[in-house]
Amino acid sequence: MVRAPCCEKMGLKKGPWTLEEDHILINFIQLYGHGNWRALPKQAGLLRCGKSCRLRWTNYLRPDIKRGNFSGEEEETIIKLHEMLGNRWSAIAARLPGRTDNEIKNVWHTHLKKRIKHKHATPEIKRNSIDESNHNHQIKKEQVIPNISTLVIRSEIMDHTPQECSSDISSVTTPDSNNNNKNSNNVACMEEVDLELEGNFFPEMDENFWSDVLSDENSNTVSDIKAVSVDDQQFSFSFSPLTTMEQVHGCSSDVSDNMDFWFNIFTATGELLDLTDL
DNA sequence: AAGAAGGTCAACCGCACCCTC
DNA sequence: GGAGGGTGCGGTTGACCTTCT
Repeated sequence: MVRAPCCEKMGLKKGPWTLEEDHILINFIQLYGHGNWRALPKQAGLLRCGKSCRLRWTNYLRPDIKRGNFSGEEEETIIKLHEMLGNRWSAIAARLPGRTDNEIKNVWHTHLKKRIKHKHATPEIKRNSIDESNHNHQIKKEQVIPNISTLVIRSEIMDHTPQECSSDISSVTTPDSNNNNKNSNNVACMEEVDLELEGNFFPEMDENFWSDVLSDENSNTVSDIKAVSVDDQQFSFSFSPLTTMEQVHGCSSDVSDNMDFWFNIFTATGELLDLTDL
């Protein structure tokens, strides 16, 4: 079935909103709320479709909208969040109070994308050179994870031996490696992985944050978060299903992807990690 | 001064997801 | 289980503005 376009109905106005229409919409929502967008324009006496009303309200008329130019801090936040979340504008907007997904999307396409492109073309950025070379498999724990004291990966079933999984990440230890070896010949059968980090560097994150970041379908990092817990000293999560060990931490055999994974995690702490200083 | 080119941003479109019946 | 409605999301458009030539 193909649904008819919502504005196909004759007589519905399109295009820029007038001041009068804005006032009608604001007054109506202040009085009655916006329980049903589809019914709202008729009830309010607007010749607009519900979608148009919702967009106008959420993007411009809401009282908590912050107008004006983006600050440098906001722009940096967008860049970092975009690196983590991709084009998930609504998720990015959720972390920028007063800004809308549409506004952020526009800023990205008109300013930030170009800035990033220009920045990445600059040779002195170490992260880029690492990503591009993809040969440095000797990244040290202190370089990628400055404050981490212990990183433990436990896996119940895996399709690689723990030695294989950790061999390219010098910071990973696998205390249960003996137990895991029993399934080392079982291809693509990993059911669950627990990843536990110890350290005092997750001060501002909650469960929702990790769900958003780690369940990103486009990241190829992890999928289907099963459990997340965060406290002052420790962060842990588990997820499944996974077909290969590589997906656990963004290609254990690929240093550049590991960099991306850790970069994503540490840029989320509120104290944005500048990899150029590593 | 005028036209072209590029930039900006509000708004629309279509798809996907969720919920209800 | 699936049809249909409501809503949210991301991509795209196009009108307007600014800068360039």
